[in-house]
This record gives sequence, structure tokens and C-alpha cells, in this order.
Amino acid sequence: MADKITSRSQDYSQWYIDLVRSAKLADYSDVRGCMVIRPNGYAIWEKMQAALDRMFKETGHVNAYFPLFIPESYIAREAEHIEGFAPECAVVTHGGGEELAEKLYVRPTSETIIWASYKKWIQSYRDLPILINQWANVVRWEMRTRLFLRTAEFLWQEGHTAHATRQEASEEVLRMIGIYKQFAEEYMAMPVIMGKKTDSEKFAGADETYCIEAMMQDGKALQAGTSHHLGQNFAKAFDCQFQTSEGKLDYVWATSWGVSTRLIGALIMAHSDDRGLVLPPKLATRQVVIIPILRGDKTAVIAEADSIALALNKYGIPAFVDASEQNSPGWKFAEYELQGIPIRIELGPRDIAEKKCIAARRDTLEKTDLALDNTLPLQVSEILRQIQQSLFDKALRFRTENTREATTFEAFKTAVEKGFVIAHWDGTAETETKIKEETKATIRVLPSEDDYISRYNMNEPGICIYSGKPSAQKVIFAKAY
RNA sequence: CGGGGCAUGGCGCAGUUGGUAGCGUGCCUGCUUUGGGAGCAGGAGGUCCCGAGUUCGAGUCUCGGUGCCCCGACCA
Repeated sequence: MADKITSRSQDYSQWYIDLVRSAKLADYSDVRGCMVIRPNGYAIWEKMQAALDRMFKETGHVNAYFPLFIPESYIAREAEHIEGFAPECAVVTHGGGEELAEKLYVRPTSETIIWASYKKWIQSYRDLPILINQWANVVRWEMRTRLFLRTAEFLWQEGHTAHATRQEASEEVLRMIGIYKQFAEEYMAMPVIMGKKTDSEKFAGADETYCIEAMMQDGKALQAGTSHHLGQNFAKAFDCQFQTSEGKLDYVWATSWGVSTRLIGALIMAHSDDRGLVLPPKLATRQVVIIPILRGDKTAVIAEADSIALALNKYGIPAFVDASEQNSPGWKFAEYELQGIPIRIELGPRDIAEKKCIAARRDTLEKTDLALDNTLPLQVSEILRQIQQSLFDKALRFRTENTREATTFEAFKTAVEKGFVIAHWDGTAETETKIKEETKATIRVLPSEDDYISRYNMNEPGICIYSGKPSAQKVIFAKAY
């Protein structure tokens, strides 16, 4: 008997930790708050990177790399920025055995070091826009950590763009949050709500922050990606001006946007079950495992299994055979379910005699017979498509069922324990803070998606749930990770 | 930084009034098995977190330290 995973109903938080560790996605390290991303976990990240990187390139972005170390004077340049980040930074004071003349901050994000470069690169409107992304690690000295969701060091991508006009930067901010939404929904099969953060939740140094928010299986919200309009804040801090086509000087407009390995945590908490990981096919490095039932003429069974794998691979479906005799079929079933392989094909002498095999779906655990002929790859690819779709549908249904509207604070308090709550807010930070203090719930997002807005009449005026003052719109509250 | 918990074979744990360390699982060998985490036999594997103290004798008692995890405040 291998590792037992705590059930979700018993202890959701422990379930998550058990799953991450027993599916070998990540491990704790001896460094506080830092994790080791194991091959199974890293494979998911590589799939995410590949898809996102392609989407970035398709929208005109290029990759580059900036230093890990940021001089203290750079970090300090933008007032709000340092105020927000300094408390959670690791700082290098010594190098080569000697104390440094200027301390170096291990990047918590790279706006400052990048804008120091942009200042050198930008003179004219002809140098704009700059559309750079970097894949990197960052460090934030978190007080409390959780595997993938919040660790002291994590991997991410950060896009940093420079534009000639506010409008152009605004378009970029929306374009990228849109890409994140598309990625979350198409690849991760995780529905998200796209919209704006309130002032208190926005990025340190930004004018506006857009985000995508997802609902986890315990009803809590998880911010899965952010895109910031930085206005001219960093350009001013780094004195980055350019000459316009009319010959005037203006400060450069900036954006930044990012997603991190936190997405792996989101993926787990969106779909997985008590048996282990459930991976959407589009993020599975191995989509099909073939398990031969080794009895009778073993050689013949293995040969047939191999030929199925070959046919699937040729068709573009990554499949592999586990023909080891060390473990029983039952052991393998459990193991690959734990690892989230989307489809398991069982193949024994009886099946071969009947010219069929059995396909078991990881998400629904349903088993169906598949004809063992040259249509097999087509049949398998159809099941993969269904899994991808049905994961999304199920998550969306769950989110809808756990989204409630509240018109009184009493109703709000009850509802917010179980999921998202849509309610009127007077727009003040004071009210937001009070509600957080009393319920631990925060305003997750002011949706900017038309269908969501119209569905819940988000823009209809009303009365604030807490203060009773006039409210221009409804917002989404939830407890969050 | 507050509150709680844990530290003993790889992993999960037990260890009584102090007597020289054991169980499950995993690992290695062999045989039998194989359609939902197989069985039997044999075997390897320990600085009991660190330091000091009490004692003839400490995994166990005393004092001091360290590390990690969980719950809160802060955060992608």
C-alpha cells in the first residue's frame, strides 16, 4: 500500500499537501519556504511555458533576461514600489568575502532593473514599443508558505512593455490579461473571471491592476494572473523620456504582467480528486498509459501494447507502455491515477482475442471498450477532447453553483463561507477593510467581461451591502488564497 | 511575529516506572503471481535533531538551543 491521501472532505488543505507530495510534484527542501519542483511537477510547468511562450510570441513579444540582483538604489526609486516590496525582500550584503558598497536585492519582480535598461534604450518614439518577456525565478520572503501557491522562491514569467501612449499601454494590459484568460480556460480547463482589482489590491507602483480569478474546489478564490498598467510611474522614477513624432518630450508608458508556478497549484485545486491529480490533456506530458495484463502469451500482449503506443505516438498522442512485472496491474492503475494521466488503456489476452481494449478516463473513472483497429487513435483523441471539455464544464458548473448574490450583510456573511458572493460596494477602501476584518473576505475582482456583467447585472446601481451608501456597481467578494 | 504540533531505518509511526531500539511500508535476493495498490521465504538499512546536565546506565528525566510543519496577521 502506497501513500494515502487525506480526503478533500476531511481536510482540504491536507489533501492538497498529500497530493502534491505523493504525486511527486514537489517536495519540501531544507531551506525554509523553498520547494523542490520534481520532474512530474516541472513537466506541467514546461507545458504551461510552451503554450504561453507561443502566445506571447504570436502577439509580438520577445524574450530576454535581466539580472537576479537589483541595486538597492534602483528598488528605492519608485516610492510605492519599495514600500510594497522591501519588507519581503532577501538582500545580499556580502560578495567575494567582502561587504558590498551597495546592497543587492534579490529580485522580487524586475520593474526597476528593467527600466534602468529601458532608459538607455529609448530615445525616440521610433524605439517604441518595447515588448519584452522574461522567464525567471523571483524571491519573496513570505512569512507563511504553501507548495506552489506561495513559496519564498518561485518561477514565473514577467512581461515588461514600454509604449508611446497611455492608450497603447492600456491595450497591452487588456491584451495580456486576455491571453491569460484564454490560457487558463483552453489549456488548464479552469474558468476564470477577468477584471480589475480595487486600489488596495493592486500592484505596488501600478495605476491599475487587472487579474483573472479562479474558484478552487473549496470555494475559495485564487488569483491566477495579473496585468498592470504602470502609467508613467516607472518612467518618471528612472527618468525615461522619449521624443515624440512632433518633437516633444514625454515619459514612456509602461505595463507589466505575469503568471507563476502558482498556476500548478491552481490546476491541482481546480480539478483533482481524492485519488490524486487530474490533468487536463493539454497540459499532460503523457496523455495515455497502456497497461498490458501479463498473462498467457505475455510476449504477444506486450507486442500489441507496443504497437498501440506506436500508433498513438504517430498520431501525435503521447502514450507509453508500462510492461514492468515488478508491480501488479492494480498497483499501476492506482499509481497513474495518482499522477493524473488522462487516459489508461488496459489490454489483456481476452481483449486481443475480441479485438478491443479498455479505456479508462481519469476524470470520470469511466471505462469504455475501444475497437482495436486503425481507428483507435481517432477514438482516443476524441476521448481526450471530451476530457478537456468536461473538466472545464464541470469547473464552470461548480463556480456557478457556488456564486451567490447577497443584499444584506447577514446573508453575505453566510454566503461568503461557501464561495463567491456578488454584492454592492460603495467604492471606499474603508468599507473594503471593514468587510475584510469582519469576514476575512476581500474584493477579488470588478469583472470586465460583458457576459458576466450582464448575467449578474453588475453595473446596476444599488445600496452598499455594508455601509448602506449608494453603490455604482456590484463586485465579487471571496475568501482567497 | 503570536498560537499549536512534530523531530527515532528512505517514508509513516510505536517505544510503559530510565536497562542498550521495534512495527508498518518501501528497498535488495529468490520463487510463486498479475483484469483495482498480490503472496511466501530470506536479507540490508539507525549519530533516536544538536549541546550540556542528572544517573552505574538516557530515545525516555532536567536545562538550553536548532530545524520543519500547521493555524493566524502580510502576500502571486
